[in-house]
Amino acid sequence: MHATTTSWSAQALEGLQAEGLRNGGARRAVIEHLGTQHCCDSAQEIFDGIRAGGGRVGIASVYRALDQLVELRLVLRVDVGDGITRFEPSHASGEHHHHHHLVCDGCGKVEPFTDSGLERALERAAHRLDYGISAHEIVLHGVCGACRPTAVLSNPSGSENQPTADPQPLG
Amino acid sequence: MHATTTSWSAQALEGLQAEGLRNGGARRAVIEHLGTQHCCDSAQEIFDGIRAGGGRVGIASVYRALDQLVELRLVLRVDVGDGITRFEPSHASGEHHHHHHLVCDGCGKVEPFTDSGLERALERAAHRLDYGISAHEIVLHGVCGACRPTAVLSNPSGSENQPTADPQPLG
DNA sequence: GCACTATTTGAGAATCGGTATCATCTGCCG
DNA sequence: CGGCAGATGATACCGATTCTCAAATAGTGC
Repeated sequence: MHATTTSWSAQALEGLQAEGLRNGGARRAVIEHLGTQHCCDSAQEIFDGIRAGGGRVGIASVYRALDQLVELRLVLRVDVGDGITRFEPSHASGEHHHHHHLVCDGCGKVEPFTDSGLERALERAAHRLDYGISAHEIVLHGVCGACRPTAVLSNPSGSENQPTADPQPLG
Repeated sequence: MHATTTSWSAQALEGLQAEGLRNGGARRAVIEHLGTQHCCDSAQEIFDGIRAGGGRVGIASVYRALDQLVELRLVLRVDVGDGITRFEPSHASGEHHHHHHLVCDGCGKVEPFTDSGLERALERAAHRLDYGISAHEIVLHGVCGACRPTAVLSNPSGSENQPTADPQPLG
């Protein structure tokens, strides 16, 4: 069921070839790294990951490759508001991998989640606006299970804090 | 009339006093500036705005004030993914000023929008997740009316990713 | 009103993510 | 194999944000 990662890398490499781009080492390394990711990664993380695996790439090449991949819609740019841009494979041919992000304000962890109702509402909203909507991004901020117990309890209006200690797998 | 802006500033100043913070000029200037805003402003814009009005503040004080206001939930941090953090008054006592953002990928303009259906879906989603959701942010990317006609039509391979292919002139 | 002290402030240095530059290297074509 | 356009990596650079620290100031007690 999960041969999808391999398939994304292959698809991405194909996409690059279709663009007449050469098969250089840095770009390939970036794609290979992204292919193993479940959610999103910062450029620095990708850079470190490649280096850790023995690859010898420059940070500039990582950014370049990511830019191109975003341009070709093979990669999605994700910004959760911590000042670091993240990237994740965009399984472009279908929407079945589409998801949004949950950010823990305690530890900064980013997790994916999906919600079809939200997706529908989003599409309806996009229709309603006279704007050529091409992309959307939803970021929920909260406190993850691990950070909950020790989290600051400053919740004056106090209506939304579900004390559930078990971490939700969320796909 | 629109006494709401005044009220936010007053509320913010009150909140600071309640925290035992002093009433310094820089912080007050930031609050006063924010009180006149409709949508979100970058720290630099706030800084420039204050200076343009004759205020003599340091950029560091602007950032400091914003941090504190965010901490006290009097100001919302908004990040639309262009690498610049924006801030806007958080009319905390009610949700009636709550809105999200529309970003033009052509010119970078940021506009607010609201959608109650979206809001409902969001709330339902928040309930579904075992996460202490405390905030959410939705950013729609698109092309504004002004940028539409001259927009680049670079969609080389697959053009099946457009939910709405028909260009809608912005009203 | 005045002195006192902790907070606040502003200028500039430092940091950090991201971009631009440029000489070198390398797929890929013939 | 030779050549060249595209690709790469080190590094300089830039702009946003944070840090540092001495000077200014708000609030307090007298």
